[in-house]
Amino acid sequence: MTRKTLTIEDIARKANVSKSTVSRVLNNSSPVKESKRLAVIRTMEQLDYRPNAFARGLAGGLSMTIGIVTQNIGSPFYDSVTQGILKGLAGSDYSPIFADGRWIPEVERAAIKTLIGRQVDGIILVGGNLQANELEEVRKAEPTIVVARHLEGWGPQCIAFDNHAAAREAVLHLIGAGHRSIAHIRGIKTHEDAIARFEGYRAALEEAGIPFDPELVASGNFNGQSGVLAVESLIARGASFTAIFAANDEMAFGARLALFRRGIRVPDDVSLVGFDDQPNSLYVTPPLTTVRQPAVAMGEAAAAGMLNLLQNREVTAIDLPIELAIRESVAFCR
Amino acid sequence: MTRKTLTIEDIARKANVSKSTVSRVLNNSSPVKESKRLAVIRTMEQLDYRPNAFARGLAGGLSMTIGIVTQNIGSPFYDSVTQGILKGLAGSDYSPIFADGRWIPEVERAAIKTLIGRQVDGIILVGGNLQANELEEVRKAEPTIVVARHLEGWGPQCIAFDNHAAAREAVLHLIGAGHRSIAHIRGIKTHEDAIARFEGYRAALEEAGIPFDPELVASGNFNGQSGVLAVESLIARGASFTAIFAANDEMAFGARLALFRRGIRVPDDVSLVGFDDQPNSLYVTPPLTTVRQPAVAMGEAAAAGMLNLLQNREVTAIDLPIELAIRESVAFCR
DNA sequence: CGTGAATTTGAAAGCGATTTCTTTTTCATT
DNA sequence: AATGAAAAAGAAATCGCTTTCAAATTCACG
Repeated sequence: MTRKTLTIEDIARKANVSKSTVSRVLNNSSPVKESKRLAVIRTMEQLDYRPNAFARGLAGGLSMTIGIVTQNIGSPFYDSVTQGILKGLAGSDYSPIFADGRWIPEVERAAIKTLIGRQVDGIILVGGNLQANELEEVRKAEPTIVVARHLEGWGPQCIAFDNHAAAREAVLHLIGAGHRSIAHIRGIKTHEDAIARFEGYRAALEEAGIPFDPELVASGNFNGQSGVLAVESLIARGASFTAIFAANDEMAFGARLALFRRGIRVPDDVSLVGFDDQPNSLYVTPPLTTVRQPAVAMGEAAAAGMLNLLQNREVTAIDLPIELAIRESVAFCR
Repeated sequence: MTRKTLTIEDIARKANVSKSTVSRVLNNSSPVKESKRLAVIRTMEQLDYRPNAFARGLAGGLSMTIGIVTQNIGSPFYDSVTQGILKGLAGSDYSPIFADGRWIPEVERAAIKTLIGRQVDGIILVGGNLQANELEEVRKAEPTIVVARHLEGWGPQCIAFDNHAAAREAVLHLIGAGHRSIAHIRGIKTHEDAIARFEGYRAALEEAGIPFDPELVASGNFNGQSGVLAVESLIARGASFTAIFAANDEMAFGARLALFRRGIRVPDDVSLVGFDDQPNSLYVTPPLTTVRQPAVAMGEAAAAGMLNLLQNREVTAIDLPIELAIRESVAFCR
């Protein structure tokens, strides 16, 4: 460790001013005579000085850090949201710091505490399943934004997609194409998004006067393999359907593969609709009709909202329109 | 801001000991009588005390933070590597902090400086294109690990995949299936991985005594759309081929779509091989034969290596075997 | 019991900034 | 030129924790 740390004192000495003055030009906190300011700036550049963020944080109270609590690294949708946050923060002076909650309340709680210990100036929660009242505490202590999860009463501090309405829309699209036997591949049973999408599916059926048939619902867990299995089980139980609505794209891909294996054509024999519009859905064959969930934009909105919160600016609600990416995996029912 | 910060002093007072003692039980830095230790621990729990990480960092020198320099958030491969790092760090007491380089040397340099200013205890670079000598500087100043990029002389501090050999292997597989007219969809021209894969492709051809035909090489930029375009241009120029080796899976997906549009069957008419083995390649139709690049494992290895570095432990080299995920997108050449 | 060594504890000095409070300069104005 | 107000610069306190160093306990053994 030969790294002799360059401190504000070194700069001050070399520029013939006091620490205070250096600090002032560093933060633009109060006027400094132009000549000195220049001298300081030049010295800093010359010595390639980087102020110690810890010392600043300790003294000033601001860490210029934003904590991000993720839940399941590896899921395309949540990853995209996270990427959006990173993107949205990229221009600012804030650095993102991560802690993973793994969808386990215990772990999520610890993650939040770690971040608070690190003096983050704000916290962005990506999904998660901590109780609402618990989050209320966090929100009280720290500027907080929740994204990809619906929370009552959070207003613009919660950026969520209307899963129920979107699922309904998707199924209505299928119904509009003449389908009446529509199977559904559910997501994780306890996951609120999965529940909302399932309810949306039922709502659409009901609206169209199609009786709900539990035999047409297969359970999955949001990943590709479970989509394969779902279709297998649907077929095994002798269900007959002309369309499938999967609770996310990954399961739709799995379903598509299972159909392919059976020689069932998409969309000629069975139509398929997914949910998320992850980048790949444009390139599968046939390109997948799916609910466009603007994951990256949601993340960016969360970042922007946080930046606003931190400057006591108004946080404006963002509109997340429900939109179907209509492609080629849906055909009219013969 | 009513959040009255709880300090070590509060704990000390309440537990009837000195700050020093509290610090000692906090860090286990020197023995403390059991009765006091318990009293301190209880008080900390009772008050839900979180030590201020900044103060610790300032005083102790260690930030317990690891800086991660990413390059292009949004690319499945690099994202997987990043996820691996996050995973590998999850158990430890270190928190990951991010800065994005966007493949722009200027920005990457700034990202590294930001991280150093934040007193990170180590830096993990995911890809990147800063000059080797510049990185050497970083490595001198800070424990550094580079992943997903080959750097001469870095030994186990560099976790990279042999792109050349893997590409060669992939093309040899195609040749083994009887193909002699093998097209290649390149990645970004200046990207060293793209170059290595292209060279590997050429090497395989040469080995098999197949003359290299520049007409069979189409350029792409690693994303899906460019795969579509590449196939279009190949066809437009009247190239004839029975197989395609794409420099990554995304382009392979795009190529597969373009072929689908033209009614060209995979693998019956044209065989297809990708590179990366991203999760989705298992669920496209037909499942894609591709080079298995253990992205997540590479990230985990980087994290593990960093943790070792930080404890002055031996950093063991990790073996990244070249392996083909053989699936159904390749058929024997008729 | 007494004594020196070993073990625990506490007091105080930093760590590298920010910020308040003075002191010194600078500048109008009379 | 003299004077007071405004502006700029510096000194010193502070942020919350670690760590060195010295003081206080505890302990073992003669």
